[in-house]
Amino acid sequence: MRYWLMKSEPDEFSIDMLAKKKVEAWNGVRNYQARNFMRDMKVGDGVLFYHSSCDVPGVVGIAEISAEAYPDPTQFDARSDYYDAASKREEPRWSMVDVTFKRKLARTIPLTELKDRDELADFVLTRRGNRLSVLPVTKREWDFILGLE
DNA sequence: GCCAACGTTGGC
DNA sequence: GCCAACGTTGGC
Repeated sequence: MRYWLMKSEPDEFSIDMLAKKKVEAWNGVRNYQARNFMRDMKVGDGVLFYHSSCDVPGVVGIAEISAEAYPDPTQFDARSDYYDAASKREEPRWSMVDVTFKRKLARTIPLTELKDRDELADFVLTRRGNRLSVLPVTKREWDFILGLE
């Protein structure tokens, strides 16, 4: 079992929306590195749900992978913001996974707090200049972050 | 709203 | 294959 962190802007899709919907198809990822991480995901993998571009960016909940990578249909939809004219149906360029709600954290664990911790010095999220929306988390980091709750 | 840090695009 | 220009992400 592996662990991941997935970012979402709460104005677009928040942890409360996931709590209500239970399952969300994680479409719209258009970054190769993030896509490749999604292709590595297995059913049951843990996900830290992260709110970005908001008042208090940080980890807000836990989810798990409930469907492994399959083609993201929005890449073929000319009316979608995520349309990619260069992607072929025989060889889809973009993938998505299904994410299922587990629980909301008792409090938001803010990015500022994660940055302060020596234990997270190598954490991909807090490395300089990182903009990945999907990224790996080690078990050590997972346990440590949830220990801050 | 600003801007640093990236990734992508396209001319050459 | 290089690299300048451009677009995007996301914290502040």
